[in-house]
Amino acid sequence: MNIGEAAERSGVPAKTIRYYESIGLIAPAERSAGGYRVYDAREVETLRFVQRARSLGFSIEQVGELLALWRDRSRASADVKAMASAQVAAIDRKIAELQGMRDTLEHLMTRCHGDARPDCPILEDLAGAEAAPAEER
Amino acid sequence: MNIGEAAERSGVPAKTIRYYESIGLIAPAERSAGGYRVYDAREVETLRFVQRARSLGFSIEQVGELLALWRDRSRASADVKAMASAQVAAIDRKIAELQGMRDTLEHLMTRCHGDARPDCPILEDLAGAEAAPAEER
DNA sequence: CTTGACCTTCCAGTTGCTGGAATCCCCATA
DNA sequence: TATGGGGATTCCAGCAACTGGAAGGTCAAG
Repeated sequence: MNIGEAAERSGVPAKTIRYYESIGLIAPAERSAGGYRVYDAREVETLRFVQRARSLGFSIEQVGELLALWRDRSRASADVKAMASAQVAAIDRKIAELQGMRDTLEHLMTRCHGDARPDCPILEDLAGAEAAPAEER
Repeated sequence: MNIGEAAERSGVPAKTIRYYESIGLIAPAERSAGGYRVYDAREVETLRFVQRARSLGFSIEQVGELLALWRDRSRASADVKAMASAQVAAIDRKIAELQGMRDTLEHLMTRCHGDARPDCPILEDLAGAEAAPAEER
């Protein structure tokens, strides 16, 4: 099958498949006489693996590691689990960060009238609040 | 004051200040005889505003809008509140997405021994599952 | 044979910086 | 006055992970 069909079946856009190939995440595809990339079911499965791992937030590099583990029949499942666990921790950190932003914004919003008047504690706080661990001078 | 001090006082790195100037987020700074950028307290305040808004997850473009509202003494506080509200919604969407990833990963992890054996449902699921969100099969 | 869908490569742009090179300015000390 | 060091300047490159678009080649149908 051509790249278009592989894209459709795997859920990875054709452009992205070429990109993955160009950076070495996946092996270069076979080519037809006319120079078209040709894929089979196994490669579609790999692409689906990649797409799923990406959708779980793994970086390209991590996906590369997961692919290597996947292909290594002698890998220890603990290695995979460790990666998953680290990824959960990373996601948790991101969630916590976003939660912090969210809470701050909500707090600012409660103090803003939100009407036609110009007074706006949100802007005042953005301007006045300390940015970072700034020293007094 | 020079850019270094402005950076320290605002919490925005000197390089980032130049970058913000180059993309037009902030106005070009005055220059000294020797060509150095010169800042005063008002500009540091602006930088602090930017840095705080960025830390709340607003994009550069949104920060530009917030700056415009900040400088517009006749703005309606409702406009600001609407931006904040939209930002909260955007953050909520991201949190939900991350939560989904997290839950899926956790689920996969519970089914993996995590020992020296190669059997690993995590990899199997990554390969076999449909690209879309994780139905039971 | 032509049309149009699909494929190819390559370059550029996205977001928000950050690192580094080469050069210049400023101030203080020997 | 030379010099040394710590700023500052510009510009170029690159990070992640694609995505869009141009210019052109291929293929199957009509």
